[in-house]
Amino acid sequence: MRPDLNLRISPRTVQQETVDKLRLAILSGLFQPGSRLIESQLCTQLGVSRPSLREALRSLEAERLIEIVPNRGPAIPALSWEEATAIYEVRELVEVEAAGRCASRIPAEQLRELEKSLSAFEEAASSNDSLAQVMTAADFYSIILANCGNPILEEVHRGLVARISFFRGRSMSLKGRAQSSLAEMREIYESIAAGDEKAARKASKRHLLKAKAAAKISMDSGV
Amino acid sequence: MRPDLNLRISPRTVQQETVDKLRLAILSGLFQPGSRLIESQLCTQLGVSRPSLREALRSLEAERLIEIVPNRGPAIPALSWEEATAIYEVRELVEVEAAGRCASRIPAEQLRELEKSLSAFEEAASSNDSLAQVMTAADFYSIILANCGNPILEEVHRGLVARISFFRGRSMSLKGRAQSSLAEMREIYESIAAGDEKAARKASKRHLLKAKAAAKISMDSGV
DNA sequence: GTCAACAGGATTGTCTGACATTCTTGCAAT
DNA sequence: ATTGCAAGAATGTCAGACAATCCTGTTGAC
Repeated sequence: MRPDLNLRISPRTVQQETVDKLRLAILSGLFQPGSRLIESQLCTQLGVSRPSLREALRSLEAERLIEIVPNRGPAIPALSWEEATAIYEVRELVEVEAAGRCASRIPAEQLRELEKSLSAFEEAASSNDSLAQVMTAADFYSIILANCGNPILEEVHRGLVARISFFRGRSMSLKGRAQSSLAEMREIYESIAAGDEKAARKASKRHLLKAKAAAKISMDSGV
Repeated sequence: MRPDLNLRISPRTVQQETVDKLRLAILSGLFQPGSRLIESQLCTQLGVSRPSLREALRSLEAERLIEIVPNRGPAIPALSWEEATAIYEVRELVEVEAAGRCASRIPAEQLRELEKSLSAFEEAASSNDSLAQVMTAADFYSIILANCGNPILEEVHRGLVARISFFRGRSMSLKGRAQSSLAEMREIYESIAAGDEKAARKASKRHLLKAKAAAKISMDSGV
């Protein structure tokens, strides 16, 4: 009897791919906030039928990446600064906790991954590619959240970050923001590497406060 | 120019009602964990077509109230104790924060509502109606979360609590649990009424730890 | 008797097409 | 310029269909 390797590769359905494509499109800022999404257009663009598309839209609605108003259809929500602030606050709560937990339990091999992702961000930070900056920074957090020992914390964090992804690109392109971000992230990394839970929390908190401030500035100046 | 009264009463669609009915059915424990949901059955029971039902299911899937495995369809997830623990931990993080914030900002009128809901729980606690106990206790938390000044915190909390609703009924029916729960909740109330943020956090934390312990006991003994 | 292959039924994934309801927009009339 | 209306566009919902996949009970082989 061969060991029951639970390798049942769950077949990717059209549904999942549709959701993924749409999510990616939204997160990468393809649609303007407030703009409406037309079902028939999306159907032809994505090559799926309307029922399938609507299933995908419901998933994204539950993730709060789109809003569906009855009889008006799906649209990209325009985040107010108040909502964004509320999200940043909860994100701080979650991320600080995760950083602290991570400091006392990350395995050595994952720590190396964290260092790598920090290097990747360093490289991106010295360029002007703000998309690369956002992506590599997201990698950095992901590793921390993945090693905090609590998958729910990770899940909640992912949901929150997705909803403010719109700001992140803008704030990262503020002059000097990437460099100071790098310094803050390095602090977080050093604390985690040292296994210093308290320091990790502090560093994480500092970083979040600055990121929030940068987001506010970029919002006030832009649009 | 008259003030823009945003009174557009959004019409309730069949979709929303379907989701609500299903969610209620799940939360009230109508389905056994692990049991599968048959689309065609649900369609006839709810009186909706399959495309509509599937939209509703996607919403619930995103809320993690059901799982949809490709080619196997929707099912009620069977929560492992590890997952439940993870959820309780994040819930503690969120609820403690909310209680603390609430203590320093709840308006007098809402405080009275909180007191009322505490009385309601007191009455339920002295009965043997564990459903009423769970419901009134949920009211109590809801008021706290609604007055913590951060709607996102409230949203996250609701999502977490929904996922462990299965345990709550069971643990509340443990002998003596309702009464000690009452004492803990009264402590929380007193702290909030006194505007003592620190005490509110502590009381909330104590309550959560005990609730978690009760859930564990009921899980080990039950099933 | 136990285990493996198989056939049939059940269920899901997805599509097409349709129609009533509701929103939007442009035009006409005052 | 504002109001009212009508045509068009878009959504909400349904019915029905069919292939792909899963589950189950039966048959057959050892």
